[in-house]
Amino acid sequence: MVRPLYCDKLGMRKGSWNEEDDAQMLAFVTKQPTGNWQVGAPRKPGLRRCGKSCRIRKTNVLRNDHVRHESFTPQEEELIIKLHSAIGSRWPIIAQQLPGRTDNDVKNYWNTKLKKKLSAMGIDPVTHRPFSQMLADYGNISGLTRTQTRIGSLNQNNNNKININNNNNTFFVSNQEIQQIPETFFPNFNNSVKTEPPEAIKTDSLDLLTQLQAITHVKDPSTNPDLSLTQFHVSLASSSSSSSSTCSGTLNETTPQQSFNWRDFLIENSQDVNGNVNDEGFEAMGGIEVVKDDTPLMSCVKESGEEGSFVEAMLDGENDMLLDFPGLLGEPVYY
DNA sequence: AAACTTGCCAACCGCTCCACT
DNA sequence: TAGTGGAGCGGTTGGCAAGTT
Repeated sequence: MVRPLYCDKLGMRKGSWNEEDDAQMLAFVTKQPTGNWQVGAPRKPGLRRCGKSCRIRKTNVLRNDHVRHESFTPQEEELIIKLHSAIGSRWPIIAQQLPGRTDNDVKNYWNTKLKKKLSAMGIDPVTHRPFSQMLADYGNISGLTRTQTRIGSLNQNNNNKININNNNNTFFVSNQEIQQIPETFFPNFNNSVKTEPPEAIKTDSLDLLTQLQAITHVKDPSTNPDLSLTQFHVSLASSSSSSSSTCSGTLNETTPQQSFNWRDFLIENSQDVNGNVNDEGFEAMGGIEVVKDDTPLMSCVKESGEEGSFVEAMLDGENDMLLDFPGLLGEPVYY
């Protein structure tokens, strides 16, 4: 079935609106009791805009409460990031929390500024997780198919280690950077973007109640301490001369587990099927340290040895992926 | 001063959902 | 119950203005 192009029927006009268009639209086009937009060439020849175009114009630009055209405030930025972290790109819901802003406003601001800002901070704007952890995730995913050979490879060839924590390395994620950049951008940020939303609201199919809970929490974390997004920091170990290759330290057992997904991640990914500690992921990261209120709760550093560059590690990772999926090496397939 | 780049934002496109028949 | 069409949404595009070279 071939769908008609957007407003491409009956000679409908497209493109920018002028004041005359707005005046005609507001004068002759209203939302009918049925909910439909009664507009179009047969009803108002002078205007020649389709109903959908009118609806978008009215909801995005001519809304009665759409009066704010000044820049987003740091508080608004923070709220958008937190809500996006909690409920994803549900712009209408996010915009409801920002009086005077439309979903299009928020979406545009996110796409043009906030995504770049988060990326510059070393945070993936889609998952709100540090790129460094995503690298570790990749290492774990890649290792699922042939963990033993991967570990062996890593142990035999130190160049395969991703060297993130070396102070001489230019890779953007360092202990200093990841701790300081959020405060540089958002003085009141309290590091929430370093953590994941609680499991209770981290789901692909959030119902309305859950979304409201997420919004309520994000706007006022004190109302629900059990759902805190901001209790922990996860920082990269800064020492490149550490000699331990096993995880050590003490986890605060009084902390609600629900509030700390990083810990779940670290624990889950440090054990093999038999429950034994497997520090491969941490080695790949170059070491991880979990800190709360400047108190180390858990640290994990890698063995000393020859350091490789981040680019080399990425290339080695690509080689690993090609070994896992040999089909990628073949000739292109045309259908 | 002209060409080029960048950022902003309104508008468009295509999809899913849902109400209605 | 299936078909139809409008509403709503997320992602993307394109035009314009400001800034830079």
